[in-house]
Amino acid sequence: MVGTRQFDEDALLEAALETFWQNGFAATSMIDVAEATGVQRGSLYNAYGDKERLFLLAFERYSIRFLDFVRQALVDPDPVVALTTLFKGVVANMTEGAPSRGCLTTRTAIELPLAGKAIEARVKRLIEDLTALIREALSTPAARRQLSCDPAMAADLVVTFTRGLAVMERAFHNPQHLDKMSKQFVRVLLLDGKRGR
Amino acid sequence: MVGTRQFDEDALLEAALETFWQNGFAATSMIDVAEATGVQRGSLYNAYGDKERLFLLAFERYSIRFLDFVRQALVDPDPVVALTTLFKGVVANMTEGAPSRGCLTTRTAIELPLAGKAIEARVKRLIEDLTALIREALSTPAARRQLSCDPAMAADLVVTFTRGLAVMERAFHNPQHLDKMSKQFVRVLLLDGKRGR
DNA sequence: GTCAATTTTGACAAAGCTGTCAAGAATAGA
DNA sequence: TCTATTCTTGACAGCTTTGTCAAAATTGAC
Repeated sequence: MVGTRQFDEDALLEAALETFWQNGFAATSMIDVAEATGVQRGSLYNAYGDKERLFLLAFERYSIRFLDFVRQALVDPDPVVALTTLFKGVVANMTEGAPSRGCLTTRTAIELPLAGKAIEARVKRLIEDLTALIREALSTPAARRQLSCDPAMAADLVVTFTRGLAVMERAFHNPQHLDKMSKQFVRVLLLDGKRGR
Repeated sequence: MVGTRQFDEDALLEAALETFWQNGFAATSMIDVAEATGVQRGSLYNAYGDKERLFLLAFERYSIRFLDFVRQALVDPDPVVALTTLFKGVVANMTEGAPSRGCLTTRTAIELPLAGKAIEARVKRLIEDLTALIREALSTPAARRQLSCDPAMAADLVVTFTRGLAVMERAFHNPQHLDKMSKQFVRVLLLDGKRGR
């Protein structure tokens, strides 16, 4: 290899992800990314071709990291504990930063028709993967016993509700309220022995 | 009054609303609005000053219409019927059009930090008004008896879940699935006599 | 019919964006 | 040390956008 890349690709994608996360795909310009990373715009185009390709690479890191967290959160065999941990993490994920950065999945999903086919496919896949993980975690006998519906539907409800939380975060910036709603949602979804008596 | 306005303001705001609804605030240009309405860009600036003011007027119509529908949907004293009607309407609202236009509230909420203070305040108010209507409807004795939590929290959950539906609509364009999830959500939120035995 | 206020029109300036490109700089390998 | 390849740099073209403005057109009121 002659003419070695001058920048640290790992750091670049990290900074790019942060920028896209803060502003969304459409509202982030290559100038923004260049400033955030310290890498010239021309170099970015040389290395990645266009904004979409760069976004997809950043989103890839985000996806892997997010799903890793979800897997970890769902290890507890008690579905109430598992879902509570999951929601706590999801809320933390979207309320971190100042100003809070929100949820990149949700933001990108909303931008979807205009963001292009490749990004659409990637976002869909992330949501599907997320749903699959939750469905799996809710498919244990212990979980089935407490669930008020079948695991697949329950997983869909959880995913949909987390997307709703992301929207409410944008409007009201109130992590406590998001946590409170999450707790209640889990309680409603899982009849945890306190109901049905 | 001398020099009368040449265009029908009612029709203009209607077309502007449709355009903003289809593309969102940021992605809609004044050129788009001009083309959709047949009114020259200069006239729009003369009449409304800037894009934000025009958007707020269009959003105002949208808000009034949406809340009117919600009020109507919630008249039924049976909370299950009321919420089912509400969800059916909300899903229809976001899946209409080709391509489907999605939910303007949700889209605008996601764009929020960048859309400006005035729009932020307006969107917040709409969500609060929506929440208040649902809370009221769920505060009847009949509803309280079936609810698995207090009416205020239940209303928050409903609103948040509808926002989640809007996000899922963008990603998967599947009205049937949205309806199915809505039904299950209502069933879970309201122990309708079939649970707890 | 005339006038004065208002709207319409089309051009304009200023800014921001994406993507391209040629010239210069850097470097691994011979 | 030399060279071929790759990366970097800064300028550029082309496009889109917002908002402004002066001149022309319109029209209600007198």
